[in-house]
Amino acid sequence: MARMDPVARRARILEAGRAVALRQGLAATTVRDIAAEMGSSPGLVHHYVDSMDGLLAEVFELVAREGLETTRAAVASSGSPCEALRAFFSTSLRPGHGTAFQLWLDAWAEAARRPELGATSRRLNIEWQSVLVGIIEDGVAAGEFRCAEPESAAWRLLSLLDGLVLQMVAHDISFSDDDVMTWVAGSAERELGLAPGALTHPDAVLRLAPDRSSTPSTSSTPATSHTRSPSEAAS
Amino acid sequence: MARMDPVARRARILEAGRAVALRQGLAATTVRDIAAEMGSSPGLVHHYVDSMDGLLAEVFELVAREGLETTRAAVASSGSPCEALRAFFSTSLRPGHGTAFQLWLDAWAEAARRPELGATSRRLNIEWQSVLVGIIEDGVAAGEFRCAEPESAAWRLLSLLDGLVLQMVAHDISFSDDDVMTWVAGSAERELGLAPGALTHPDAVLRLAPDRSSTPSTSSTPATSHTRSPSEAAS
DNA sequence: TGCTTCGTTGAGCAAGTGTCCAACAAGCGG
DNA sequence: CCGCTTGTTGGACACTTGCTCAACGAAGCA
Repeated sequence: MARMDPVARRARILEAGRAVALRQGLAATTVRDIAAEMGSSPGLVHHYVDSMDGLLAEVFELVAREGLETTRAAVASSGSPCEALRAFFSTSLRPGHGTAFQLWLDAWAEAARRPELGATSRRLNIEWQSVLVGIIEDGVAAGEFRCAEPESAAWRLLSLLDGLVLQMVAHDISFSDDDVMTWVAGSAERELGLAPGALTHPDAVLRLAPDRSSTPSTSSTPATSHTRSPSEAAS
Repeated sequence: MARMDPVARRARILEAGRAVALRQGLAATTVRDIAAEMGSSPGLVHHYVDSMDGLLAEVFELVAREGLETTRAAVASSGSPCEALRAFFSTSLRPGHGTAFQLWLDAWAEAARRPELGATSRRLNIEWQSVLVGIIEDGVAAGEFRCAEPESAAWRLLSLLDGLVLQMVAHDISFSDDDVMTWVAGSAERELGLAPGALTHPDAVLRLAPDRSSTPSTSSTPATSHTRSPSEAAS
């Protein structure tokens, strides 16, 4: 292979690792696979990387951070806390997330056996939760959400989301991305004192509603419903 | 090693596999480890087992079914749907569940690469959800729960539980078994139209409350609360 | 042109993996 | 006592893994 600038070569290795990991899973990624992916030799990979554990941790971080930044960007460009919440959930469920989610499954399982991967997984997981905490706190400050404990509420919503996606990816359970979106949004409405449908109502366009910030919806008087409305999603 | 009856030997192999898998995880379990665990040779294992995939699937089923039957028994001996729900959640969170939960993590991750293990994981997962569906339907029939879609409600509750336990086991996140119990019970109350505290109120002893069936609590008029009460759990 | 630097090679090592199988021996009917 | 069935052995095979390292050769400079 052609001689390369060290930093470019290192990036190339991670990129190749990304491709291999997305194709066959993090736990089944080998040094030789990565070398073959970029048409090079195993020795070269180890010239830039100390251990397989560290390499897998870096590859995982590359993929996971990509998703995290996508979500962060969508959240940041949202006009309201409700819109930010929707953006958080919908970017977490975008098509193609399934193959990336396999990396999370591998990271969770391997965390007990690969220290660096475990530490990276833990760190990114907390970053992800922090984004959600930020949205909730913004919403509470704006008077749109009611939540006594944003930290634990974020863990509950994130865990529900992870658990549902897990069912779709690991087993191929009979519900869809849309179902998951509806259910998580519904849980968020109850968790944050929103009116049912505030996050799922069809009149709110999923992503872009530039004139929405001027009409802070109905959040001021959420004292209407008591039990969960069955919602209109057919499972 | 001493000669053994084939069915006893087979059981012994699975028992040894169980011990190894609980110690070092399903994905790190090898034929030689299992043979060494029972003081025997690798060849013997393969004399009773077709492939490693099948062996891991059987070991996983052994452990998972053990937990499932514990939960089933606790649910069956409950006097009311509410008590059954509490039993379902508390048996899913009993001490030592953490090491068994690692097997679930491994099964979910390996499901994509080991067909038999994947099929077993899927099957047991659905059995677990069925138990929950049964509880909900019983509660609805008894007029204690209100739930339009028991199937999807069970998936939501189970996913929340899995997601939260996952955070505790894979990462060592800062909430406890008690927090998870409180949160999942609270979610179940909202999901099933119960009054806040119906599942977590301290006057209900966690497991055994034999005189509770005569007083069907307050579930007949659940039209009181609208937003989530902050609950008393300090995260 | 020669020399140094350094990214790159790929064979090779030691330690694994699942799997197979010829040999062994314990129990048992004769 | 023998011979047969059959559970058991453990070495061996083919393969994969992470990792090393002496050798190579392209680029840059004098």
